[in-house]
Parts: sequence; C-alpha cells; structure tokens
Amino acid sequence: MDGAPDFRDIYRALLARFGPQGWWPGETPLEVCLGAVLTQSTNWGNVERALAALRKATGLDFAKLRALSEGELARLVRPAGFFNQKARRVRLLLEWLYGRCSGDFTRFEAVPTETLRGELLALRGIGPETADSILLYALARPVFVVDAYTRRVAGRHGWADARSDYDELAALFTAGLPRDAAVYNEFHALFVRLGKEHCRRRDPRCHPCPLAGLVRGDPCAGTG
DNA sequence: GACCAGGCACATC
DNA sequence: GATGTGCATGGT
Repeated sequence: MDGAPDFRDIYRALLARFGPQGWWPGETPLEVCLGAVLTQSTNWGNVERALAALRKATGLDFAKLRALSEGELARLVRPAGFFNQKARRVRLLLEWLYGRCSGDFTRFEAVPTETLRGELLALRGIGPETADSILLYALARPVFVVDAYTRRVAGRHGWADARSDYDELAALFTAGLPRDAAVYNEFHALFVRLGKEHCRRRDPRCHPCPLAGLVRGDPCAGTG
C-alpha cells in the first residue's frame, strides 16, 4: 500500500493535539486484564459498570475473583454485554494467571513476550487484540495493539488495505515507530481518542481531521 | 427504533 | 481463505 506516513510525525501531532491519555484506565495489572476481556466489542462505559460490580463484590482481589462461580461472574459482568461468554473468558484468564504466576504479576518478568503471547492466544476467547492489550498495558511489553480504530484510521488515510490482517497492520506501525512500550501505549490510546472524536463509522471522511495535511495526498486533507 | 461500541469463535461456502 | 452470524447491554 502506498502513502505510509512517518508515524513519528503522526505521534507527535496527536500528542500535541490531545495530550497524554494516561492509559490504561485501570489501577492494577489484574484490572487491566479484566478490562481487556470486558471491552471486547463493547463501549467502555459499560465495561466500567461491570468493573464496578466486580470491585464491589471482590475488591478486585485475585483469590476472591477466582472463587466466583461462572454464574456469579456472569451476573456481575452483565452490564458489559455478552456476559455468558465474558464470564467464561474471564475465568479461563484467571485460571491461566493462577497456574502461571499465582496472580503475582512480578513473576512474569523473566518470561519472554512471545511465550506469554502464545499462551494467551491459546486461551479460548483471547484473540490478538486482547492478548496484546494485556501484554502492553498490564505487562509493559513493547507490543503494538491493533483495534477497530487503528484499522479504520489506517484505512481512511490510505495507509493500509482495508483487508489487511492484524499482524500486517501491527507490522506497518511497529516498522515506523521506536520499539518502546511507552510509545506504543500512548500511540494506541491517542488513536482511540482520534477515532472516537474524528473518525466515526458513519462518515466516510474524518472531520475535522487532526492528521490532515501531515501526509501528501491524504484523503482527509482539507478536513482538518 | 436504528445504530453503535477499544472481539472472538464457529459454521458455511 | 473469505464471509456471515451469534453473543447482549446501554448510550446516542
């Protein structure tokens, strides 16, 4: 695909426009893991309701969360939608965390990122975005997260084919950015902000587009 | 009431 | 390999 811009310029422009986003919106690595599953195809506001219910019931204590039955979990995460699926997925993730580190995330420090990614992807209900969100935002690994907003923004600006798969899109961005978890963290959060505010699904063009004019031939030029 | 939201698995062709 | 569908709540 033509016209891949200098993503370092994009990064600087978005940071100047929106400021640091302070992601992930969660206090602990465990809360990040829960949010990563609960936010699958779901508005973050609904995820917060589900997290609040989980917090009220367990204090987000690892052992207490693990002691919940699947039915109890489903009832608590109900506001996040797909609650039966998500209860199952959260349980699988908690069991993996228990077996892998007994809930102590510091024990992951010596484990290679690719090993962890493979194990997460092997869990039913954990796909590439959820796995990478956990790796980046809970474990601070330099892994680029591709989500619906990343895909939409890249497509609108002609940086990637609409049918590019997850790994192709991730490669596009990682090739253009320093391999740094802090940069990937902020970049992804800024893209979500950009997508929510300026790159909506219904409109074929972004407007006003904060990126217009940064790239020659950009279809959003003139909308910024 | 229609459309949408920070996916994923599975069936079918 | 590509495409379609189920999963479900709550906001706009």
